[in-house]
Amino acid sequence: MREKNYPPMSPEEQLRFLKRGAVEIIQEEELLEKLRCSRQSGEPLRVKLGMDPTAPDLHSGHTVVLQKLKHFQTLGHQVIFLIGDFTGMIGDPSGKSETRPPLSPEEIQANAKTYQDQIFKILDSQKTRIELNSRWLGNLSARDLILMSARFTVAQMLEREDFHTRYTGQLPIAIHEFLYPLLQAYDSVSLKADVELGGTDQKFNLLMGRDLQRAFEQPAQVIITMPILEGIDGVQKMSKSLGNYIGISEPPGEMYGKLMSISDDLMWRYYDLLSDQGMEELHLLKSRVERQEVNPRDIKADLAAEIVSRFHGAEAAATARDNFDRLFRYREVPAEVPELRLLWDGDKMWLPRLMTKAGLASSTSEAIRLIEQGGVSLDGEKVREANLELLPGKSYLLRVGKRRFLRVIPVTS
RNA sequence: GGGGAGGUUCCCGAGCGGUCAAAGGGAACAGACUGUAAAUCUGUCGGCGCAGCCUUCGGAGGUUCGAAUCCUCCCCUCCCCA
Repeated sequence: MREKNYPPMSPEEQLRFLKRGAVEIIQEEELLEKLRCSRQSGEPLRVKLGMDPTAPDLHSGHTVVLQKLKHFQTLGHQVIFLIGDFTGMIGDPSGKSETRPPLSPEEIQANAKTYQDQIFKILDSQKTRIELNSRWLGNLSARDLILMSARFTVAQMLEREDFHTRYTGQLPIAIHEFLYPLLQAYDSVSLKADVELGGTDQKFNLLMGRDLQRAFEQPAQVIITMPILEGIDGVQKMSKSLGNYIGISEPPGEMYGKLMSISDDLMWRYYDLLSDQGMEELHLLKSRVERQEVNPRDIKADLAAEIVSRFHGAEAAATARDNFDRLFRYREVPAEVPELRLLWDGDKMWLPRLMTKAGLASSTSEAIRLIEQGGVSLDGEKVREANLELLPGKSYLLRVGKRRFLRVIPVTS
């Protein structure tokens, strides 16, 4: 179910398959030519995707381009996932309005490790080649670096939008930031990449790879850019720092809920970029929603289920869906409520204190606020009075807001 | 090296001796509405058993009945000139 079986495709069919969702392919004819050569020689294409381990968690935004990599893998090509452990120490300035803070080698290592765990939820670990660019960049001498730098000019660097913006806006550009695209390009040289994937914000760096490969008398890689996914707010790009992301390793319930919270408009965008649904099916779905033949909520639920099952399996997705429906459609208590055994020695306990002890509020002030706003219920009944004293001896079902449930079981020492 | 601007509550950003736990916006949280946790509207948004009190405005001191606001020193960021 998770693994679709694609019949061997002709180069033309492969191209059509690979074009789905891509913003730009430079150059399309080159790609077709490479696919043909590959078919003829039986030699798979080397397809590179690089990511800097600058954050411990990957999110759905990253999966857009990972899915594309997966497509190549499905077609039998050699997929190389490059972890930029060396470049990560520089920090990619792409799309940034300021210099990134450098990460320590320890952080880089830890992040690189979690990346490997996460990408194999999408890619086939048996068929994926993992590379760390410190392997070749770490041995690069100052001489090598200077010779490489000599192939490009400051004016070329300033063509890039973010550099240009900063330069004209009198914002600082550190010298090392100019070196980043160069090193990324050198990765392509080292790997003799046939294709490199990246987000649209990577276009400049990807193009540098082509230039540098030519300088090293290699055939230039084809580059494929993928759209940058909007976060669940539907406005800004998905990123951890903006808090509008869906993490790959998030628990199924969270993932499902976040997907259900997106707007109907955004849903189609997500379908486009994250789902495996074919284009034809999507068009059909869209028109059915427009004609009000189906409830968009159900379409969204299908999307959520598809994504959740990709990372957690079909069963977890079904449970998540069930819980969501109970909670938000029928306003019921979820099937499984987390339990907390709480040491409760004295006799009476003030409700706000219980809430903070149970982790349902960060302070008694907050607990009181929640109660006064009508956001707390105890054993199914809304609490109206913050000055409520509870006795141990029985367990309590606490609900805070719409979705936080906890059964508190008093324990004596 | 010289000159200038600035560091405020999660973020942006006002305040520039008392009426400041600090405007406004964003985020977040709660409530209403609903087809879903969208949109919209309302409320909350430092802590404390809370009509009161305590701790916050880069750090340390000081002036004052009283300081985020004035003074001194220090730390940090940015800009301009060289």
